[in-house]
Amino acid sequence: MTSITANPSGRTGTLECGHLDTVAKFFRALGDPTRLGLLVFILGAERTVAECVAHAGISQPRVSVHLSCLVDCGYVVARRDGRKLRYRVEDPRVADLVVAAHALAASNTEALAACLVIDAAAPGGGERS
Amino acid sequence: MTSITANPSGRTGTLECGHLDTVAKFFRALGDPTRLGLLVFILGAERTVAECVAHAGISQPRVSVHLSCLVDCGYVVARRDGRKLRYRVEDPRVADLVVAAHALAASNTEALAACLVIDAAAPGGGERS
DNA sequence: CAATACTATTCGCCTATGCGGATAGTACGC
DNA sequence: GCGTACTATCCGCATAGGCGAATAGTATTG
Repeated sequence: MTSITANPSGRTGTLECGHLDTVAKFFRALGDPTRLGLLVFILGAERTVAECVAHAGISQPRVSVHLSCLVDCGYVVARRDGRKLRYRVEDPRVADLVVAAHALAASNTEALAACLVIDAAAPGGGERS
Repeated sequence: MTSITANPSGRTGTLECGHLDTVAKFFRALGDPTRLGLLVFILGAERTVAECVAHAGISQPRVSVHLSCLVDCGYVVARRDGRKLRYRVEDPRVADLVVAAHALAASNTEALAACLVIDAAAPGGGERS
């Protein structure tokens, strides 16, 4: 029984083996700079896809895919407003998670940069010409 | 100025654009089921590489790489004990982060499973024959 | 219902990165 | 200093998944 006990919010958390894949997938969603950037952008305020496209600087289809991913993973929710879809973060724990990760990462920036197992550059390559 | 304000621990966190890559990389480290499993394993108690190998069920060289990654990212620290190296988690915030993510992921397991942008299966393929 | 404005899907391409297997260090015990 | 136990690095391979471009929906307005 793999279980860790920590009480950041007064509860005891238990990590079962079966959930490992799911949680890893969850983390993976934020492992892409573009998606993380979008999430933070949406954390700031409710945004339409068009606004996200302008912010992210990549093609609209790509942004659409990233937003779908964030929705599926439960980070954001979509709401139709006239012709537009507006995305926003509902669960306050999302902001907490991002802030917590940022704080941890900040206290270890140098070593992180040295980690070669994971490339700091945007994953997925692309950038054809 | 991309900044989010959340006070999980009474502090205000600010995410600057320049840190996006770093934080994404940080998340990415936990985006692999094997690494996440190892981290949780080490969260339970201080472990040697050999123990981790037995736990992870993959080759020792692979485990070694994963552990280096976790060290670089600041999740765990290594300590030499005779011939062995013992890895452990020092920063309590690591457990908090993992527990928080687990809680969030748990409340959205179904949708997560439906997310096709990120494959739930172990990333990196391998599994040659 | 037709036109239009937004958003989502499909496709081929390319890189990051996980895996095993072979090999190279490294630190202790003797 | 040599052998041994532990751990880390190098290699080629295979796949996840990011990207742009083209295309296909889907609501809303008239």
